[in-house]
Amino acid sequence: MEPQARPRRVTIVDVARHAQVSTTAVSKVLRNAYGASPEMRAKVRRAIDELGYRPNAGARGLRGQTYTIGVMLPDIRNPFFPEILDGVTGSLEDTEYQVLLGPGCNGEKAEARVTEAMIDRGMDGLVLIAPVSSRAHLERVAAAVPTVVVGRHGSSPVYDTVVDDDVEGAALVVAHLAGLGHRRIAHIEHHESDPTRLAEMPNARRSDGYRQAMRAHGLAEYIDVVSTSYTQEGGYRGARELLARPLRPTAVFAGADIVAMGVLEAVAEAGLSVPGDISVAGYDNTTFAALGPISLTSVDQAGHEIGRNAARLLLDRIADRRRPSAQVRLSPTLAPRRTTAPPPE
Amino acid sequence: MEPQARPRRVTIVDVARHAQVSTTAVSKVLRNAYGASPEMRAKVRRAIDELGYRPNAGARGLRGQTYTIGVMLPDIRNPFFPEILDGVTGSLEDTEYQVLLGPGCNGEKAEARVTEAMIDRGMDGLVLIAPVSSRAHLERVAAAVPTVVVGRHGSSPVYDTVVDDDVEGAALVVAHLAGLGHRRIAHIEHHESDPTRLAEMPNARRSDGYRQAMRAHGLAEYIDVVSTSYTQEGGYRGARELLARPLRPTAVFAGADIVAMGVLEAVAEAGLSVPGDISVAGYDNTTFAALGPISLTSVDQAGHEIGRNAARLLLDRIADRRRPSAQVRLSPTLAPRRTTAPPPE
DNA sequence: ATGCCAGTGGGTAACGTTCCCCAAAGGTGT
DNA sequence: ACACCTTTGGGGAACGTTACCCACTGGCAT
Repeated sequence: MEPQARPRRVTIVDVARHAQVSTTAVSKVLRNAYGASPEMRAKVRRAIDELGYRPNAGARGLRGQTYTIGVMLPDIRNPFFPEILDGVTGSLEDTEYQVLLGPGCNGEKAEARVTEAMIDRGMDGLVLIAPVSSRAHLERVAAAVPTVVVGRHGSSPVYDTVVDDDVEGAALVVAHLAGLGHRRIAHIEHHESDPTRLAEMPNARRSDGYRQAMRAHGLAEYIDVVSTSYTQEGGYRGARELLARPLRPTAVFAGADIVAMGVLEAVAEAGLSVPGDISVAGYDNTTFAALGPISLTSVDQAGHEIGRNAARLLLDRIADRRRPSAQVRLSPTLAPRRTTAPPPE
Repeated sequence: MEPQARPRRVTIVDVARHAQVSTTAVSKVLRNAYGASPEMRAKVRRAIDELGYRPNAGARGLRGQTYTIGVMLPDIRNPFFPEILDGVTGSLEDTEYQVLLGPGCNGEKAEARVTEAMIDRGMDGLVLIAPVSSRAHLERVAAAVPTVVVGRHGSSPVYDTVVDDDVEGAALVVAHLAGLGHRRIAHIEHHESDPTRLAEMPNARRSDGYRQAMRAHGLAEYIDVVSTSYTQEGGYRGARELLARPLRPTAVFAGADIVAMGVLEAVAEAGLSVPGDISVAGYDNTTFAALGPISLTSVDQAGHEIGRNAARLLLDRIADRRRPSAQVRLSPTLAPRRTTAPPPE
């Protein structure tokens, strides 16, 4: 096999000629469109198989659809997103649609680049997972192509949303820890200043949910929030600060699993044991939370279900662009593991 | 903002009219093609900005390129692949090319679906990361579109390859453990029966490398390989088997980090300590290997560098499809952490 | 003057598909 | 006999872009 100019690809015209019908007829068969007899369909399908024909998506897109769904996720490294993705692809694998992902993009600029690239490529629908872009940008995207926004609170008439109830998730953690007997339950949040994000981003909701739940459990006076970032390092810094308190917390609710990793590190460094001296809980139930040596108590968001819903909403909207927008809210569950236990004494 | 039919998108014709030039001229400017004066370029670019024009990739693909590079990776969950991906996107971000990923696909069938979808969408080049498909399939893909195969040994005249030297990586681990004083160093490999894969897949090479290195260190008699799979559960099963040996190993070289997780779990369950009773090393230096509570000794493959090379080779080949194929081999390094130490006594 | 060339700009036919029509054939009800 | 449907098939014009060509202009050497 030599690296040389390949033969021309089989086109719809070749199929038509081979089956002795018109290209229009082939097109109808391809799209399961009205106006082709069963015999015609059989004949065309045979020709397609014999020639190994595959339609050119770009050319299709010029007139109709590209049968491509774009998924944008902020960070492939975050082990929570693959769950959602599986839900999306799983729902789509028996359809003609193909899912393509944008490369991980952090920041508004990268998001804009990816969303624009997807629109330029004529994608039929977009799933945006936990986007940080401004509402205006999201609405601009949604105006150009059917869009479902996942993991972001707040609704818009032009796009559908699927979110997990972060307030409830935070409440689950607080209830679990309070139930074990903890009172001094601290929280490490992701610092947020932008007002839109403060209202719409999951991290802000978790923080709110923590406060609400603490009050509901009569623990208002023990509310203690450290504001860093959803990174391992943020967890480490946050934990150091908490451990330096005159009366240190007996439990730490980290806003994300990766934050909990940093907390575990800081706690070990301080010579304290988990959960003997201090309990730690995360959020997202990422793959590594379940790893034996870690075994982190976490909140499970049912990513698969989120993805399934996103796919369903997207197909609905592709079918009818002017139906009113929908919001789906799912409930998280708690995955208790070995990092939480009753407080010392 | 109402959910209604959007306005027609700005096309090259609109730009041409607005700039009072021909569409050909606009096209030349877009492609930086020969035959447009500086003034023409300036005028056209102004019109493009004023109208917010963006070229339609599908239409471009019909005649020329789509400026899209497809990356296929077997599993988004494996935290090693994002490194490679970053290398690819990093090299491409100052070009006009946009990277799109296939959804994680395990198995030949899923790989075939994704590669075909990418070809159907007129992608200009493909990066296939650790594909499991038959050589014949890879060559068929490469015949249709410029292709770089990453993380698979064995070369082909029709595609370029970038691999990390897995034999060397295994040798690094054995040397490290032997240097610490270990003799009974066992290995957990991924079971492989297909002859092509036995020759080309990295896991088989690691296994080979382990044996070679053991012999080179005069430890031939201690060679001990358990054949399971590159999963956490495979590591668990493999470790259970090793721990049941009359003379159990003092060190376990797991063929992948995720395998090492299973090993750690089994070791903890057996009431043994790491690295006190037994040392454990992984492979890939995935993100969680570095997590504080785990701190796993592992082999780092310089994924970023792999990705950069793949992108470079791909652009080269897009520029000249008939140049001879190239093979790039990179060397891994060891990342020693807290799971390895001298053996007991 | 003439021929030639480089530089500049545009006209036009693809590329592969779908969508909007229209035509022919056959059936049904008067 | 007629008008009127329904079913089946195809012709041809888009869709947005680029590749291939040709035409014009000036400058320069003959």
